[in-house]
Amino acid sequence: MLHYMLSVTLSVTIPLKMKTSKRVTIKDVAQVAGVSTQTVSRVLNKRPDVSKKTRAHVNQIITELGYSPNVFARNLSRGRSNTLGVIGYGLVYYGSSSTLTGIENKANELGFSLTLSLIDRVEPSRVDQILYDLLSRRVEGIIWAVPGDVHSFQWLTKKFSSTQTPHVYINKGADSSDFVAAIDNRIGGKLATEHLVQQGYKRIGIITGPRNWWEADERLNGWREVVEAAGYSNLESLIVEGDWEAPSGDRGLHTLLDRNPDLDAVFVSNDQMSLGTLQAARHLTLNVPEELGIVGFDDIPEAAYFYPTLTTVRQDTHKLGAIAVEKINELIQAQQEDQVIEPETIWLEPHLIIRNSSSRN
Amino acid sequence: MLHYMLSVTLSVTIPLKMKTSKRVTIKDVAQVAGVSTQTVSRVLNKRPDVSKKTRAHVNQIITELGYSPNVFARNLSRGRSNTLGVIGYGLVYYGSSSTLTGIENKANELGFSLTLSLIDRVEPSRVDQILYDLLSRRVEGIIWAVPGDVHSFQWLTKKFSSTQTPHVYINKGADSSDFVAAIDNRIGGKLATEHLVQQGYKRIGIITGPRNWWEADERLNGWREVVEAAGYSNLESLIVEGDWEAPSGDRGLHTLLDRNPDLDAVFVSNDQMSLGTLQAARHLTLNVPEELGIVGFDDIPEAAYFYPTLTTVRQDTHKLGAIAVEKINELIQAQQEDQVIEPETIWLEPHLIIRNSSSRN
DNA sequence: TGATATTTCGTGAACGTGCTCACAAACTCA
DNA sequence: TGAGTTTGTGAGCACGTTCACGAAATATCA
Repeated sequence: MLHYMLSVTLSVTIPLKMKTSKRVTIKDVAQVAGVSTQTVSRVLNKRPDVSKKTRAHVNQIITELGYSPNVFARNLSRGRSNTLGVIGYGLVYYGSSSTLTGIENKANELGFSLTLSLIDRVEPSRVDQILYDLLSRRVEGIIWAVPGDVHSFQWLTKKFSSTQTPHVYINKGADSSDFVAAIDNRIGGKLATEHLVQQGYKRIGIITGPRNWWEADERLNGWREVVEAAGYSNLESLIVEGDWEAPSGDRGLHTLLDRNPDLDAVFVSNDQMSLGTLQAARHLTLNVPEELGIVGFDDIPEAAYFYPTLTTVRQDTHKLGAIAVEKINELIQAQQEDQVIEPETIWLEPHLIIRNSSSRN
Repeated sequence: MLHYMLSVTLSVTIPLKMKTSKRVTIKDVAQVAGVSTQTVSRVLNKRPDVSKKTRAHVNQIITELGYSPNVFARNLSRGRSNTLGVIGYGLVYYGSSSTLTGIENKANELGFSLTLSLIDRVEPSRVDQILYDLLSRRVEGIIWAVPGDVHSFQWLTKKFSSTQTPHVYINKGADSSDFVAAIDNRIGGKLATEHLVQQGYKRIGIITGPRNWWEADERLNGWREVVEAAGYSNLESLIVEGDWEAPSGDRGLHTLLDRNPDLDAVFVSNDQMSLGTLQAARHLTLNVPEELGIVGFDDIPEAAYFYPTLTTVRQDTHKLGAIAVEKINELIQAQQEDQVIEPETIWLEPHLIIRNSSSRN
């Protein structure tokens, strides 16, 4: 079939030039089907003014020739790309990849394609390059899903606003001038810490994520609110910075105990680090939860199988991604109709999953 | 600056039509810079025949106007897309997402963009749709990174071969007619099981992944080789099928013990399930590793923090992705030069990471 | 200094592929 | 037969690239 098509193309266009013989174009289809390109176009775009018979015939020729319309030509003439740009942070963390999945699913549902760029840190030149690339691809919207440095956002905002492309941030602080979809990490930290207080733990430390991450900072704020209300003194001695990885949860517990011999609970800012903390507790022969209460954050699927099973804060990162895409879609629609939408921050509330690592009774 | 540009465009082209005023084209840049589009094009493509002075000037105008060339137009005229299509399986498993990261990194390094499509199962109509989409995007190569059903490959091969697009499979069985990059899962299973034998375990069971996954099947084959050589009888009673998730590792151990009261070790086909198996052992008050040896597969970062720490088989999935991209790149190059490369399967050998869950001494 | 060589830049046109528009022609069917 | 439906024609557009050619500017060297 393909062979047939090739010969047709050749005889009509450039009999001697082999190079261009490859691709099947709409003209080839039209010719073989014995109709005009206009009609083929109508069929491709599922427009009503084509009789069933010709439609079927054209469709058959299309599959026979293995034709697929060139998106470049299409986008060029249509003036839109149907593509969303996503700038994301690795796939190593459960939260990140789950958010990406949410984005992908929703984008797919709404008929958008995705261009994904991954970065491991917010470096201006790299971001510039990515942005340039995305704009070259005429993405209709951009989702910034890179967690991290709070301070970089200001700079970033400037970058973005020079673009007329709609954009949504995921998990950055509320901002009256931007669209943000975020998990309320402060509430999450509060839930975790309050739970520990309710369970009767008296001196609750925290192992944070990297302090320049917004998420980490907010979880810390949530913890701080609760322990301050509980009248804790010398708060700083109860705070240890981790790096999201298990080893830092291990080290973190040691540091905390050195500084606070009376420590009897820790809010660990993610589940991976909690795993490290659990191991440290075992090495120190500290019983969890009797002698040490632990609450994590994320609720990765494995958390229910830690030993002991881990009380943790569940966040719906999948939904977070979906919401960001929905918002982008709204923005694109609005832009086409020359409407203006007020910036807003959409908050998702996490909730507590209680398991064994924190229940004294 | 942008404002300035807009007025220029408007006055030159269509003073009344507001819609098209948006985009900056190469012509706008040329006009503002006072040079020809040809020169701008030369600057954009970093060609040598432009003086430093004009080059700098043009570049400045470009940034001032916030111009970025339309990739659609560019690809259309260049006849290539510089894009690779990746069909992948979710991001939930450590192996999958790590492979994807490897693909992204290498693609980026070689100057390719990525179009990523995720599927959760191999369903013909969905695959058709994705393939159609990828071909429409004129991807220059396709990487099939969906683990799973061995039987679907035959059908898939036919699909792919009707395309002239180079393609590489990740982790399917060797096949004399296709390009494959794969981890030698059989060797991995062998390593794990041999280790258990060496440690003196006498009756070693296996919890497999879904049996229709190639990886799962191969790991099973590796196990089988070893236990057959060791003269085991009634092999089937030692095999339990899991689903990669922790709960199935839990259930699996119970089933195995019911059928084999003398069971003293298990090769669990991934680390998540191992976690479940560890929990089951605790519930049964079976000491690991003294009474029950356990070896996992994957070496996820958390494995070193399980209790006890998990002996497991490490596979370099990141490298796997990189290799697939390199191969695709070769194929694309070859195709352009009308060369033919012989199909081959590239094997990566996993290796054993020994920790506490398996060492009796 | 003048002449030759080299570098730099412009012109105009055609191309790649599909879309849209305006209009006309050919059908259907009641 | 008139109204409606289906299809074709041709042109222009979206935007950057490439080609062939020539002109202008600059550099090099005797």
